[in-house]
Amino acid sequence: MPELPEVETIVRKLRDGGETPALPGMRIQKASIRWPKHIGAPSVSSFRRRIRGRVISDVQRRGKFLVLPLDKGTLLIHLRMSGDLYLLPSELPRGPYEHTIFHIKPDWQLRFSDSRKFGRVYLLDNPDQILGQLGPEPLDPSFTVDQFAERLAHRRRALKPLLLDQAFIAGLGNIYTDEALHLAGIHPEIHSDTLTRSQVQDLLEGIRTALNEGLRHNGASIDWVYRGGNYQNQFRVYQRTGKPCIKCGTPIHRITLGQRGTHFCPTCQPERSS
DNA sequence: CACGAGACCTGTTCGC
DNA sequence: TGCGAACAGGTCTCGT
Repeated sequence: MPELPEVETIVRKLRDGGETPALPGMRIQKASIRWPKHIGAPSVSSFRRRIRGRVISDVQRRGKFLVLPLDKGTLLIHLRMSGDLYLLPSELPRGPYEHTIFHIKPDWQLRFSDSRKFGRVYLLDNPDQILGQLGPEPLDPSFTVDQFAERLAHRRRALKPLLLDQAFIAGLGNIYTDEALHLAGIHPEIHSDTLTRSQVQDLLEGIRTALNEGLRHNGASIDWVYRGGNYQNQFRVYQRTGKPCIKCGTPIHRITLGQRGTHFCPTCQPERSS
């Protein structure tokens, strides 16, 4: 479930609280780790030792990473394909996929559920070591069309895989990339260095529209994994293979691009302009 | 540098 | 009904 809007939704819930207490200010007593590969760094034993007693000072997001600055060090959590992160009362039984659990204060637990076990947790003195490799935040107002055009022009790749590259731009995943390209009316195989200025502008607007729509609906919940958001009911192309394009009625196509299912409207997103 | 294939894992859905 | 194949929101590594 984790692209930018889903991660941001989780961040806001944990940071601000509501049904559960807000996370900032809470102290981690210890971590239970039943799937050691969840810990990307440092070693599991060192992680266990260093996480004890840390106070969470904030909950933030960078790209698809949850960023939890502590009184000493920073916790980074990446949900990858099937991860979810939530606060539950300690007395509730542990779910089958809650492989990593942070014991908080007296009776709360921050649980990292991850059926596919692709997720990763890092405890770092310098989080920039990882976050520094990420591209710009698409929703950051200081990221301009000019800058985007510049980055696109310096690459020579099909747009779809390029937009999925977190070092190129951070936070987009398979859903929002397909939705953004449809909003922009651009074919996913168009190469980044051939876009016109107006297409670059359309693309950035498409990206921002898709992400903001996702945020407004608290993210997308597909299949069995993530519950909460509603954006899946607004999809224009994603997982709508064969169904009519909501703009022109043409059946949506599905191809594989960069090993990812890619959905688009062959009419609204022509392979070559003119 | 770009690209494809294979890994990493588990669960659900599809096709015969 | 049963069983294997295909597919899934992500990313890394290796070979060409």
